[in-house]
Amino acid sequence: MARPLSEEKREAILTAAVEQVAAQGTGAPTARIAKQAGVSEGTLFTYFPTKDDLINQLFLQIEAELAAALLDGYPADGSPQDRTRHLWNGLIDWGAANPAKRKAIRQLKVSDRVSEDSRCRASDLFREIVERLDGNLSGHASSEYDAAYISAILDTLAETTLEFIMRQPEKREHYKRTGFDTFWRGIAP
Amino acid sequence: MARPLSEEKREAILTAAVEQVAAQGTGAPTARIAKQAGVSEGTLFTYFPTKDDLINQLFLQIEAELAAALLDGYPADGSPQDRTRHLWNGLIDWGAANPAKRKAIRQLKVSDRVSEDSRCRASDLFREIVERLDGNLSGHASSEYDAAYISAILDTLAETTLEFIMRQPEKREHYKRTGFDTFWRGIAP
Amino acid sequence: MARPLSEEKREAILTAAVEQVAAQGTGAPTARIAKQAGVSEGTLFTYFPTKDDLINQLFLQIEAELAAALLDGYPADGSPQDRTRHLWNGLIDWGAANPAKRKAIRQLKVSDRVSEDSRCRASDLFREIVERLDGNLSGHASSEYDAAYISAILDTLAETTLEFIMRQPEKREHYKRTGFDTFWRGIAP
Amino acid sequence: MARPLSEEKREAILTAAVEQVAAQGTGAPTARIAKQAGVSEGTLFTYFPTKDDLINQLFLQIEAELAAALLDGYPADGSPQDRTRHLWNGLIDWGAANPAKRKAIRQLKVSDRVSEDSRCRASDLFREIVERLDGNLSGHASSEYDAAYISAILDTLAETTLEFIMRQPEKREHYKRTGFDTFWRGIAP
DNA sequence: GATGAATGAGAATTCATTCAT
DNA sequence: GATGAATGAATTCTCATTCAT
Repeated sequence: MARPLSEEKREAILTAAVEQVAAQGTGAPTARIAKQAGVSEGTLFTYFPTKDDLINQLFLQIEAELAAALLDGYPADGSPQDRTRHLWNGLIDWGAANPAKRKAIRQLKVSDRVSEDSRCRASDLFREIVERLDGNLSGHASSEYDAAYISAILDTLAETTLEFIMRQPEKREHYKRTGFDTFWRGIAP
Repeated sequence: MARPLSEEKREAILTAAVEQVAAQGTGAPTARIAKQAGVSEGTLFTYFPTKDDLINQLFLQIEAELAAALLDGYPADGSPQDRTRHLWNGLIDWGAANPAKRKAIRQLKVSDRVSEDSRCRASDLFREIVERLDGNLSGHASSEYDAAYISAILDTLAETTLEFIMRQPEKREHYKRTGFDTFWRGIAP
Repeated sequence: MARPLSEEKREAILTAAVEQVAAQGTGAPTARIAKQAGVSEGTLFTYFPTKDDLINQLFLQIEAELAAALLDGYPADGSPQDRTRHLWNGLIDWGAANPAKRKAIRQLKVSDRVSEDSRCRASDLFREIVERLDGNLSGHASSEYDAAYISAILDTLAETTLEFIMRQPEKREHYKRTGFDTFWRGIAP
Repeated sequence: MARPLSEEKREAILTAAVEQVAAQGTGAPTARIAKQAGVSEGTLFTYFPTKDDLINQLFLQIEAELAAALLDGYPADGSPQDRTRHLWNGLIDWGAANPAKRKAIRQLKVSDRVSEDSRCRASDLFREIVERLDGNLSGHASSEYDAAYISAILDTLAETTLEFIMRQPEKREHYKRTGFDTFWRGIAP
């Protein structure tokens, strides 16, 4: 019986890919990713048949991790603002804790190596979150907004806020609070 | 005294680069850019000594064009909101009119081929705009905000809004208005 | 554990490089060298990371081979003249037997792709020979000579003599003898 | 009536070629030679239709200059040794005074861009010198030598001697004398 | 399954030469 | 004649992928 694929190696490769893609974009050579993962160039291709597969799985894995982080500890019975702030805090805290993944995702989002299919799957991963967000805001937000737009605004404000936090970590709480307030006020009628 | 360098060809190369970089990122081959520009591979290198030069000049040219577009027709004696809305409209209208340039800029902003120096120069190009924006908002925005953060928010909201406009062009005015309102309400105390 | 680097291939590449460099100088294309060696262009670069590495290793390998040839069978207990003549014969015989290597070395010695470091290493390879030569001649040569100059003379006379031998192989023994006599008489007081 | 070719420009190109070929070998780009000569890239090709022409004319011009230098002030009525020493001194003094030309010639002699025809013409330029040298030595040199071999030895010893002089200019007279003595004693019966 | 050497299709540049000005 | 932009073939080197070990 053949040796089974090792989940450990798969993770090592994806972890290495995060850093290489964060640093160099999707042009990062597979050889370098393999080296940093501590596996041989050939082994990488037994876990990911092509570089595009690696790139797409990397994208999906990071998106899934972020989605899970946002839902983790979600205060189902908090106030709408509390629940919304929980998502906001999730975006900020996960982003601040995972700068390489954030940078990698930025690269992946503009890369033509990430397929349309992968983008749809990533969207699906956030479907539940978008729905909860929409529910939270039904009594607060202006009726001008659709769910997709409002969640895109939350996301992009968090991304921008994170950039300022990374540059001035001592102002983390300031930007975190101000960013959320901007959102909360912004969407009100 | 020989053929002079042709501004026309330079522009053709940059125009081709916009499209190729928009589609494939900064990994787009110089050969393909040259071909699309209708010049030989060698000619590309008489106008831009290295690919990095081409990439950086492309970045700066697009940024300069956008900055100019924002200031064009700026209503110096309008109300603060009018003046701010002018900048917002500039971002939306230029972005909607120049989708390839917008996509290229997104690629360029995450590419390590764009030097720190180029990023500083680009920042300089927007210095005046950031200052005007800051001035406009002194009576309206919460004192929590610094000029850089507030202009980053304007920019990122415009970017997100443009994505929705591109996907649903019939809702252009709706998103354009809603996006600005989000900003204007969001930054108020 | 994968294919090991093949010494055979390395040698094939160096052998091909000898001939191409002999014929065209260090400007010989790596593609041509690879082709003659019967390996792909890519393979050449797994054995020699850059063309300069190939050139420098080629230089050192030929020099090492020549140095070894000169010491091979060295008559440690022969007379000074016998020992000196052994070195002379080594230069002539190795050169006559390896015309491509001789030509390649001539190219390499004037090429700026051979680093100062490689030249020093090559010098080291001949240090022992120069010392032996100097010892042999202490009772014979004029005190005007330093060891470096005297060995340079031996070398250059051998090189010149080889040219005549290659053009008129039937006079090999004549030139070989005459060349050595020129040296032996020339350095005497 | 068309402007005539300017001898001045031709010389400037050849002078620039000397230095570039000395420094980089015959691979030196024509563009760089033209630039150093203060003419345009195109102009170089109105004076020398191809790079090979330039290379070959460069070779012949330097060889002609050296041959002329050797005959200059030749003491037709001196003793054989004096006349021979005059040639020797010519080689040494011209070489010491023209290091770039010497280096260029070394490159040219091993380049396959110098045609067989050019090599023959160069040989012709030295025919008279070889004959004079041969005549000078008829009463001194061993009958083992042919004229070509003996002049090759004189030349190669001078070349080697020059290398030592260039590295230790303060020992110029020492090496100049010792080198000639080596030759003179060496060829005696 | 793991390894890393082998491969060859590109990639960015360079350069001799041509030719419009 | 002088200029230098235009050209495209050639050059060195990279890299995703395959496959012998």
